Amino acid sequence: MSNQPETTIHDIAKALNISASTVSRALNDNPLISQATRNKIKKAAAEMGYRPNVVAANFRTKRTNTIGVIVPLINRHFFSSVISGIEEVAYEQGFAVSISQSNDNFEKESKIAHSLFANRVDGVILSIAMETSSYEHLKLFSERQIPLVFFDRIVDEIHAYKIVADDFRGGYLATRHLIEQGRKRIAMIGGPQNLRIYQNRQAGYITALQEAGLQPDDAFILHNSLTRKDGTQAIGKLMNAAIRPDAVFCANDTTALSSIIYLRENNIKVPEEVAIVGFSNEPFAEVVTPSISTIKQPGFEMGKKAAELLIRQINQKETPDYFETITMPTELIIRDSSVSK
Amino acid sequence: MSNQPETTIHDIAKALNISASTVSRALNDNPLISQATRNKIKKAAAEMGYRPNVVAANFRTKRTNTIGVIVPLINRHFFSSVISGIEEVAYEQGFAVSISQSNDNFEKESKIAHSLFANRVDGVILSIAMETSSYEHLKLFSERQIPLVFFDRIVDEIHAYKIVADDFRGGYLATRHLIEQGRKRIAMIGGPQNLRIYQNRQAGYITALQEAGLQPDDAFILHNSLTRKDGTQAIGKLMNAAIRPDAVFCANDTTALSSIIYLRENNIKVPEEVAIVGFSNEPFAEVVTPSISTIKQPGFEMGKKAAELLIRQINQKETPDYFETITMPTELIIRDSSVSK
DNA sequence: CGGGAGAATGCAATCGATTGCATAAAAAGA
DNA sequence: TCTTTTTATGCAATCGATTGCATTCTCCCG
Repeated sequence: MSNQPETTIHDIAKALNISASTVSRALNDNPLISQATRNKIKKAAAEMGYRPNVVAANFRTKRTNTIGVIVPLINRHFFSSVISGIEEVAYEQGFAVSISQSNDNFEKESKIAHSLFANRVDGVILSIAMETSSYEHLKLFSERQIPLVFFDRIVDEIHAYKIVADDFRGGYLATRHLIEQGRKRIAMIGGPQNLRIYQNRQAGYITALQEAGLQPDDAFILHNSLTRKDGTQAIGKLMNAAIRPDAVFCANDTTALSSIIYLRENNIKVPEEVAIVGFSNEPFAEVVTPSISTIKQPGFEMGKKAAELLIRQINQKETPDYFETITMPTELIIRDSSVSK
Repeated sequence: MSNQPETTIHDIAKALNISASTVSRALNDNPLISQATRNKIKKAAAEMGYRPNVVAANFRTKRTNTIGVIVPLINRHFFSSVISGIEEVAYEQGFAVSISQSNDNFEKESKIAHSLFANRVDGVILSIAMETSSYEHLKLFSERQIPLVFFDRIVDEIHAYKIVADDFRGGYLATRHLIEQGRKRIAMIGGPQNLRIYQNRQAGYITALQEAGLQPDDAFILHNSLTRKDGTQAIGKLMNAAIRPDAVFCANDTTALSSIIYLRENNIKVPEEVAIVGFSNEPFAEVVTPSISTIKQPGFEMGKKAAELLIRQINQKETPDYFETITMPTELIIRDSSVSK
């Protein structure tokens, strides 16, 4: 346990008989320092095994070059794509990325927010938890002018850039596709209506129905948290009703999957008797039997965009007075669960 | 942009006409400070909107109460389970968790390691990238006595606690199961042999064969990086050989999936003609048709264990002179891809 | 050769919280 | 009432890097 003290710029300064400020500047490639001195210092630093104490520098400069990311669940394909997009841009620009998951739990989200704030991240990108409906914990950031970018599950009440997929159009495309397949009784398994994304998916669904002259029917619209279990329950309810749907638009792929499994177990043919469309294009959607028609969201691009907007704000160091909400296109992917051969 | 200066303990001290040290101690619930003063200070702190500057404290104390986690890919079910286990324990013990993914890329892993080191995380839990075969970047931590715990993809060369699933037994169980199904020509799609986990899975496979009096055959053992594409290629190669296998043990579920899809497309019946077993129990394994028999690893428990061991080392602040490698049990899950009805 | 511009370097304060040690205040004991 | 303990609080240094300003050194030009 020879806790050898770390080499500091002062040690280097002493060794070379110069001042610490010169060392600091040289290591940061400050042009004020002559090339010769810079080289000499860097060489000495390397030889002495110098490792900059970033914490000290962060403390002094009040910057950490770190972006905090909060997502509900890191193992959802959509979220991990967004994260990859964020990382792509962030690393390029010299920022580290610290990822956390809220597990869709408000308290955890709040704890994470406090922790990121306490650690003085330069900015935060987040998609809020399903449970979240109070935004006190996010005021932390706005109070101290720490830029925030929302994506997917955004918050209307807070002034910030927002990146969303075109959920309305997604819902619309999915439903119109089912209509085009000749379906008349199209049900929907929707998500919590406090989240705008689910409102929008549903609005798209309703618009498509109306456009086709079909009457939206409340008995055909269910809401839950879109887990596997919720999905099973919902499809069960739909299929045990007096009037059965001949198609179901599910607000995520998980419930689409539940539905398919339930229908298979109950010997109801997909898509012949009931057609299914999901949302998100999770990897499993492609590989289950029948493969699931779904809506693809440009996760990677959304992540890149979010990171770009955030970093721009961090660098210009002043709050824009106008924040856009950027909508990125969604796309219908047609697979076997919705098309009778 | 009223960049109001933050409230510091000095502001509180001035306001209450006491010293900053007292404020600091009070806020940390140091029993040296009387209960009355403590209350008074906390009240003032709350009123003044005081937010501790954790960066300053970290700088001073040389602790960050943060654990770094490096995994190859966050959206693999196994890894995200491990992360959840780590988080469970870490949050309970007052540590924040900073997650990063290497994308199985050596350079990125190295960058992340440097970044975590620079930010002075108190400890690191990691599973190395497939590409990684040099461990210079990890010496950073051992040099400065920053505890490290490996899991899953471990490194023999480095002295540290290691948590692994019983890969040998997993490979053994999978293979024995196939033998019990009457298969005689059992092939294996294995992973990079620089990683011990894949060596062990293969060793289990070979042992099971030998135990049953079957001769392992090099033509039946393929190695690759276990991606979707690799899997397709491998199964193609196996099926186009003069002697076809009647079963394939895949070192992960991804290649098991590729195999199933390839076989389906080529009208080869699974499991009747070729039985398949995968590894890891990814969520999709359960839902594809046929569902994939696989080996389940206790990811959540591994994460908890890793975090416990790491935090213990962080707290006792001295390197143990003996590091165990902890092996956690794996379990065979039998599904449709390996059992003819 | 003196003066001055420009380049290179140094000085010293600073960021905010922590902590060993000194001191003051209060309580206990004589 | 005066020591001696015990309990509370304050002083001041410290962590390591950064940075505004001052100073020194070069070099060029008139």
